[in-house]
Amino acid sequence: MATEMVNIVVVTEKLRRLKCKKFRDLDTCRQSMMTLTEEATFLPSMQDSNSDRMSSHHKWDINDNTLPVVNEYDVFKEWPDGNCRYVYSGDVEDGRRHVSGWAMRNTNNHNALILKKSCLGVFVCSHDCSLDSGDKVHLRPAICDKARRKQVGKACPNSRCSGRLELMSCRGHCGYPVTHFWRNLHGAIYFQAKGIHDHPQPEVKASAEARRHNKIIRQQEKLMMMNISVRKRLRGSSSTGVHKEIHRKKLKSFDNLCSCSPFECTCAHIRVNQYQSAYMDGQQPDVLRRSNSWTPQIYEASSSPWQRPFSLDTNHNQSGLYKSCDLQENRPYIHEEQNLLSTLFPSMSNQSRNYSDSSVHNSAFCSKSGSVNFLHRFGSRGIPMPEILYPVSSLPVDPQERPDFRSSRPIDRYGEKDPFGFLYESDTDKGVENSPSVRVKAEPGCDDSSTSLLAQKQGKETQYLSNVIGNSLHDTTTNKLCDDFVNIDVLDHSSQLSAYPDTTESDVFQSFVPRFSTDIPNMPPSTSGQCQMVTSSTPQYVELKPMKRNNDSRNRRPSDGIQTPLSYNAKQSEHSSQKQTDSNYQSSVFNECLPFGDISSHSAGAAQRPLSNRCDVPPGTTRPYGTDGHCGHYHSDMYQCPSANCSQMKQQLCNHSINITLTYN
DNA sequence: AACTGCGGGCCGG
DNA sequence: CCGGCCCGCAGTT
Repeated sequence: MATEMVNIVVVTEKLRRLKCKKFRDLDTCRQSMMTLTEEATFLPSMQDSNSDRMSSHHKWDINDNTLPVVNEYDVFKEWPDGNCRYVYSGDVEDGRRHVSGWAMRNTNNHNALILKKSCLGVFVCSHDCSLDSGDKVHLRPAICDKARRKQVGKACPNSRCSGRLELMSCRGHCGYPVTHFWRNLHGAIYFQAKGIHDHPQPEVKASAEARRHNKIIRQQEKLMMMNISVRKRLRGSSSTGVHKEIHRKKLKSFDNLCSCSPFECTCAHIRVNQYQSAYMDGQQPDVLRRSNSWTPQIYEASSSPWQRPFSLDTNHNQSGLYKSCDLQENRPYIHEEQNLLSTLFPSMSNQSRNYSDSSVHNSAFCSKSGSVNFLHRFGSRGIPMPEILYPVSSLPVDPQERPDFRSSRPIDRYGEKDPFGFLYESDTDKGVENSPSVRVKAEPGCDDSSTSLLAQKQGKETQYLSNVIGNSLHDTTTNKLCDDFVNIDVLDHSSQLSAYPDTTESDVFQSFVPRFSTDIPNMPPSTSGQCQMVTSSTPQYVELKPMKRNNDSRNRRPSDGIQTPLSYNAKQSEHSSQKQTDSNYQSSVFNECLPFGDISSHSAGAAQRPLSNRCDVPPGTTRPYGTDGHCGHYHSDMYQCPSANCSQMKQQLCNHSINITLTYN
């Protein structure tokens, strides 16, 4: 029997190898072979030896004529990855809606009984820039083809980056996009995924919607401000104008109730209501808890996201409130909010300032515009931008334990080790799903006393800031700063303020969550070999106008009619005769490898390096993110921890940007 | 406006 | 024949 099973596996692998010959991406082939091997483990007798690679205990195939009736339903997985199967209850709303964290588009499989969806990938910055928070740009592709086309080539949301959005297509299923299958049977919802996503997770859907919503809000506010200025000019300004403006903000904050439908609203007010119901049930809110440590949330480019007006939400709060605006002048205002929050979140009223409570991982703060926002600390580089409320879910991820996506793949095989040997813990074990949770450890020597000392040395603003943050994080029960995670940053950034006299509170808070380590060069190397194959810093640039349909459907990009060259070098040679003003050519030349490599390579001169010095990639490899030794990390500088008690060197990200003038045809 | 599901049609293997 | 993809349509959010 054992011999028979081995033969089956061998034959299966041979078949897969044969099938993968058509793919030049050896890594994909290797991965797909692995996938097939998994599929070959459907034999019950082989379950034990391979069950650790299966993210599902189900053994059926979605195409089977009959599917087994299950007694226990699975908890809904928003970020299914790998070859997995789940059976959801018909009552699961997300299941009924075929929700997925991945941007999945409908695909016709000519089977009305089975809904098939394929992954659209993720939008990334052509310059692979890092935001102030250290996050990478991972925008969610629009499902609608038309809307997605409009996204391509848009300016990078990072205001300091001149890059463009590029669609990083998914080729995680044997070179094809990862596919999801949904089937309703026996009153249950059967789900099957095929393939492993070979790209970062896009921002959550709610974030993309909220971004749209915020854009509208900002436009409306801009119009309103224009009206106000016109009126002022007509009536003349008065000495009490400032107070009036503050009062207007207050009223607006409370009166600005949206009329969105309950499940569609992306504005903060409604979200509070959604969280409220979840908290009142004593549960983690399930809806909209849609982010993870891999998913930085990017928003509209502006000078400072912390300074953007967004004041829909004020009727919620948490004891860790930081009010960077009018804090001392408007204490009663804060109390109003706190009282209101207590009303909305009675279950949270006893958690005052207790950030060590593992059930609450987010904090609230106030933007300068007067809005109060939750800070969902879901990850080292996953610091959300302030306009969006993130529900409580994930713990910060230890930067040392979370591999960079561009060095590996985000395989959510909870309970098993990833290629780096790090154990992913199933969130369902903790009653929290879809949130890799690894606690951030505090660095020794950075305590609150040193923080306050530094604060004294620095300006009033810094001291004020440190006090506010420190108080916010102070655990009254243990008389300690509850969250070392934040404590580190309070120290780091406040101590740096003296060196940057122009730094404002907003700037500090932009850096409120540490930028970590995925940028650290000495990241553990991949042991799987996959990353080495995917390396490539090859620019995956896109044409800015739809191209004609390629007869070779195997080489074309999915769905959007926009092609990515399988081989950069080949493409480049094609463009070698193009003028330097050709945007594609320039982008491809200047972007290549710049985000990676050592610091010196980030200088403007790096763009002038001979082509041969760039990160060459195997033909057919188009992934722009590398993991090899030369191109596998991001901009970073080392600096001495300013704490008197801390002798550690810290990683400081820096944006080495290159201004490139692009001319689009 | 965008999302979602459906289905016709084309293409290549 | 199958799978992947494009496209249009209609209903929904």
